[in-house]
Amino acid sequence: MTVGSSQEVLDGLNDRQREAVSVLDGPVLVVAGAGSGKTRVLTRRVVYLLEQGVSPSEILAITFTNKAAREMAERVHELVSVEASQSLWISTFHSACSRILRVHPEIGRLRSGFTIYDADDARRLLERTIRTLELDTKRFPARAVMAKISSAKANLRGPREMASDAVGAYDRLVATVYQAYEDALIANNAVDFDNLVNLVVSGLREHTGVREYYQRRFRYLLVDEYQDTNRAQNELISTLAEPEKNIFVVGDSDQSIYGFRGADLGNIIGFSERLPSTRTIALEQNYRSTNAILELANTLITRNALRHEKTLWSELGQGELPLYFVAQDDRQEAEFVVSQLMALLAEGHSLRDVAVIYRTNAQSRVLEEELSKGGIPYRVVGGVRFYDRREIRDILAYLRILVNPDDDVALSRIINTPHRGIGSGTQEQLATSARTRNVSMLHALELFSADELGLSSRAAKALTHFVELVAYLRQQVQDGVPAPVVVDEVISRTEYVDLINEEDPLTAEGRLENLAELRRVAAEADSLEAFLEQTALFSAIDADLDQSSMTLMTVHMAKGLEFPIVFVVGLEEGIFPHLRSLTSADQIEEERRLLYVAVTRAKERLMISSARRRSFQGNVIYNPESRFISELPDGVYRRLESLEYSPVPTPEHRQPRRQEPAPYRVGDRVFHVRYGEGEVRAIRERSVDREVVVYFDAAGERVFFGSMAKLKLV
DNA sequence: AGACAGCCAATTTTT
DNA sequence: TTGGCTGTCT
Repeated sequence: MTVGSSQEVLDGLNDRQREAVSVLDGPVLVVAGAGSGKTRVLTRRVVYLLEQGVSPSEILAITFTNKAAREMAERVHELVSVEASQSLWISTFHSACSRILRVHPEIGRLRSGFTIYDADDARRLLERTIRTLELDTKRFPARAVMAKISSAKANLRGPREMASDAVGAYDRLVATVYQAYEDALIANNAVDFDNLVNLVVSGLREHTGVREYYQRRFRYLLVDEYQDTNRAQNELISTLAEPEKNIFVVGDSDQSIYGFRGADLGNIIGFSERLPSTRTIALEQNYRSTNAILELANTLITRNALRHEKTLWSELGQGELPLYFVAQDDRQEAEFVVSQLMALLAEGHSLRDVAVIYRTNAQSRVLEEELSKGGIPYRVVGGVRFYDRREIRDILAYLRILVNPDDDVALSRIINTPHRGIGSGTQEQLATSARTRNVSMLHALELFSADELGLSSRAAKALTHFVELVAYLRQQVQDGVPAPVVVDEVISRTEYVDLINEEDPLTAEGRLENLAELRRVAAEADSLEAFLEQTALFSAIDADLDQSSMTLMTVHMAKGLEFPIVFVVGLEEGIFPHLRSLTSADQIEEERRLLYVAVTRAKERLMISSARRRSFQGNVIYNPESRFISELPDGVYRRLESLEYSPVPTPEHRQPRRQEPAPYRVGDRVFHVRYGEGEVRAIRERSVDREVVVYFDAAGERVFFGSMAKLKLV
């Protein structure tokens, strides 16, 4: 094996990290504070195990995100031979389970070629199930019912358990829906994300041979972000680790922010009690933030009862005291961000050093408006994801039906896309007939005549064309035509390009580019099946972080990232903590952890803010300051009362901007790179800067900050 | 089949 | 304020 000496593997690690890397056997819990180098520990440990003679095929390292898996794999690959890295399993829970189910689909009552449904597919299937049971979709909204089902699944409770737990008629009905939904998944030869894990858990329980095989195979388990595991996931790794208990988990109770999705803090908190021989190692040295930031974080989180006690410290100096600004309203809060930003830019910071973090997506709007005014480039993380785009989902649905003809969800998506005269009535009739015959919709069309299915002759004609199209495409796949070519075939045979062009010429170009991108991804896959697997499990395409723009995102999206400068906005009761979390102590603790995660993203400068008044769901609301602020002692932050007292900009920075006369007047014609030509409608002097209102010929009215707007007189 | 008004609900979302 | 869905009209 081409690995360095043990010496090298432990190089540059602190004592605790070194200990964590080199404990060989038995259960290990690494309590890894924010920024304490846990990824490093995890990768080094994999290498260390290999050096100690553990075979690469005996190691299973599990993460939650593809990104984390990829990072870990890349770092391991740098240190070990190609052969070794190829037989290592470094993957997400879902990929690992999918891999197991592809080999043993029968343990999950599946057949080969099964489809993985993402949240949207699953919701569609559930909604159809609810309608089939003739329940009112108002009283049983798919979203809410799915939340209940998903939470049951996270806790390994099946429909029967849900029914026996049910207190009222409503919950009993939900249990009925749950059962019907599970049946529908099997009928569609499909799994949702939850079932990827749960079917492996139940499959291993029921099939001793398969269980023992994987238990023997995976002698060393490593789990990242252990605090985010739910019961099902925990059961999976416990089962696999059962014989030898070489289970190494890394996590931080204070960063558990997915409780609402079923993550069970009890997994990490109770780990050493369940496995009494556990060696617990706490990583408290932080390599990211200054101590001023860590002190705020530390004091904040000590209020939580449910946690592993620890105190972060760093060698990065005291640093500047976090700043807290109380704005009059959400707009002024956004102005605060912009004005601080300008000062920071003047100090020589780059926009990519800066992130604005908020609790809910809706909060980005005002920020975006103010940033646009100032002509400040930004990107919002977590918008519509690549594989969520309609054109992408449509083409993928065509591909899915070729691999899994039982996939009614995919079929329903494309049967009338593009329009081919198969309306909702026809689809309804087809679905019903197929159901009574216990076959999928596509099979129904292939096996029975239009008469038998109760379809009109006009509908039958349109359907025949559709079935022929699918048959043609399927023949292509059987002939071994490569995935990107199949993609081309789908696009050309369906005249999808025309559909895009007709629908909205303005967005057509971008959507066509998306299809081209899809084709490129397909070209990299080994097979059509592999391509579909990848699209199902790897939903996001990495955003380009090196762009020179600042970042806006929710706390959840920010987890695992770091920025020199961080703004956390909206520190008000009802926003952060969120209104919906005010009811229970557990939820408040989770909100507090959210803020903890947010502030520990900051390396050098932390700015937090609240607004006395803000618009919220179309109304103006007045919220008291967040309890998380009130809980903090005065010493850990500096309170800023008004924008005028902005501490960072020196008078030289501020004065010229305010005194300089505006280079244009109301009525002048101006040019902007993005919006073209327009007329200046108003110039308003404001506290921080002046606002310039321009009415663009093409883009309508826009408001800019005078000092930042790149407007040229024409 | 498609367009449009009216109604309702509204965290967070690694896979 | 926004978006999604439903029902009605053309």
